[in-house]
Amino acid sequence: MGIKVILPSGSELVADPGMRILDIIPPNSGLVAKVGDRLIDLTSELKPEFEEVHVLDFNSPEGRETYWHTSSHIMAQAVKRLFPNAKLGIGPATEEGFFYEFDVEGKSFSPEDLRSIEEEMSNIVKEDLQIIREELSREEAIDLFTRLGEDYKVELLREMEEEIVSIYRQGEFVDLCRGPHLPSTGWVKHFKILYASASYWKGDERNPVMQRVYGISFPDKAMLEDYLVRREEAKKRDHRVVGPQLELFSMPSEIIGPGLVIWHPKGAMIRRIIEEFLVRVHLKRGYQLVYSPHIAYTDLWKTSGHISYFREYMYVFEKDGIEHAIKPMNCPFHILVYKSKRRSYRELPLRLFELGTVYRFERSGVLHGLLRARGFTQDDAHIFTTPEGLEDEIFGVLELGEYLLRSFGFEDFVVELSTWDPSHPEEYMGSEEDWRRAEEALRYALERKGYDYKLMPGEAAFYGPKIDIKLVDSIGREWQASTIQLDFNLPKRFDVTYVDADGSERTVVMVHRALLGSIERFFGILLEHYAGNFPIWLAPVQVRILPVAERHISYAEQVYDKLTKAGIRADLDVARGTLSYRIRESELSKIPILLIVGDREAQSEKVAVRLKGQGNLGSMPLEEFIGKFKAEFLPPDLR
RNA sequence: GCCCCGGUAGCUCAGCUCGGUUAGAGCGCCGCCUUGGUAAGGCGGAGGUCGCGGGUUCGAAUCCCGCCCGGGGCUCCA
Repeated sequence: MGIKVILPSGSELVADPGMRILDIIPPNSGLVAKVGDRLIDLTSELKPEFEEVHVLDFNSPEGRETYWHTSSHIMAQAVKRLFPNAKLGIGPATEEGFFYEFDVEGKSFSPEDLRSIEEEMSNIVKEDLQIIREELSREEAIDLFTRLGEDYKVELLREMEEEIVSIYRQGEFVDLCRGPHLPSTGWVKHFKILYASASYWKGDERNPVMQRVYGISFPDKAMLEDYLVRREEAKKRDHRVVGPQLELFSMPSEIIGPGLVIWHPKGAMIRRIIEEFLVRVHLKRGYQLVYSPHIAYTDLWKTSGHISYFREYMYVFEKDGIEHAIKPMNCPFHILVYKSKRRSYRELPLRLFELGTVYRFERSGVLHGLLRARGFTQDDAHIFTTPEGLEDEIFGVLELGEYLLRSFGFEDFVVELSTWDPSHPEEYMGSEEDWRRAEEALRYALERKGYDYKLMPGEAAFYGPKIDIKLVDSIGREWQASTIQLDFNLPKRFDVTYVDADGSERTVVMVHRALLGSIERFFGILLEHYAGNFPIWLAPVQVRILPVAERHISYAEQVYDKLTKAGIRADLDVARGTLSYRIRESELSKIPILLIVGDREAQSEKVAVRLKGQGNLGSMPLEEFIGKFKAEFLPPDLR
């Protein structure tokens, strides 16, 4: 009775038990095999109980993981050869690549160290060492790793519950590892060590510091080069570099403090356009605009309960003997708007929107340009609804969120639904019934919207379940954008109620939602997404007029006036230096449209149009030009 | 916050290992010449508390200590 072996190509083989998978599949046709949910080495033998074996290659997540995992072992082996005293920590595959961490007794790896590690890895690959799996009892393994002086491995073993564990050997190197792995070290073809950094054993800052070395590997040289190019591309787009270069913003942290942003005129213009767009769209969707102060008595956040676990993130100070705090969030104020009078069910849902600037004293190590700042502005809204209205509200929020993100040019999203962990109800606010109904409402809304979503059990906040939406940018990176959170906590703490149709007083259901998240952060993402080439409706200068020579300035001024009257953001070049030079300068400042005017244009009331990235479109009458781009000059909701 | 690395002109960087004239370069900026037709015309000039404070030394950008700020991680998160 043969066992079916399915190759990545889809073709099938039939083989007898006892044979090694590696020996029956064509060379280079896969990296690892899967039986049911279990991954096994290609060097494993087919067992009679196997029904189907799927062979997976680098195109599958499991194939890549195996490839990278073996790469990390090769790196660890290289490090052990060069630094015999290094103690092994853990060395997994990551989403993109792999790392291995080592305790090297306070040493850190220099760039030269990394180069020699990379060279030694090449040697190990050339040696093409067989990678052999062995199983042994936990006690034997503890014995083995104690003898090897691998204290961290021993610690891991002591924490494990399994009585039988596996180790993998390649040459002189041995590692505690579940596997699976590639058949031999020669299978790893093209790799690169990327960087080294410090981390803590098990990520806990009370534990010893480990040196983590990160790397990447691919079966194909072109893939490695591609990856490195993409990495370079991401680096080139770094908003912390591009932003100041384009005079959008700066963060002079040594003068004003870390994590704070100064918006320069061009950045402020873009931000204003984004904010005005947001306000218009929210008003159209039944939100009402509110404002709230930046400071309030700290007691407000005692009532909300934030202070107890948020205090270290808050800026707190004393005036007149009373403790004040700068707001880290807007919700209490919106609740106070709600509570300013008794509310009837007829008024619900009530949707309050604010571009609320908040300050959070984030730990210095997490700050990262606009993407993680200490002062930032949320496109924040709180929706107060009846339980019955919840699903429709969530659906509406999802629709609005998608509309907004698409308007900014994002097409792909990753949706996550975070629910509670029903085995620990005591860790959550609200009854089991509350949670069940709420999670159901979120799920129905997601399904009605037609979203595929990832269920994240146990990822909910203590006060309610949530939906997170991540956007995917133009170079394939995911960014957390929208978050939609239910809150069972605040309505109780602030006693937020409404009078229902039957005259009874009921607790309101409250939804926090931020769709772009933080304007600063979103701006940073947009900047990297477009690499500074904002679409015309967002560009701070939409059109620059370039007179060929000084004698064309007066005609250029006429053009400028007409554009400005048409509501187009234009600027006028002063005609100093060569035209080529000025075109280059304008291109580098990412102005989407250049209008070049010389003798030919001035005589015929035309403009020569040059589009960023597309070059010269030739001359056309000014009116024709304005008509042609009419829609693109405007925000999506005004077209 | 913790670990490692770093901070020299507006920007990118050299000089620092091994202390020793007026600390350099390119880009940008300013001026003059050039009056230009689709990504860099020529010449000249200005511009620096070498992150801040202290120490060692006859002498510190350079060596030592503290602090501030940044980068990469850990953790966290909009």
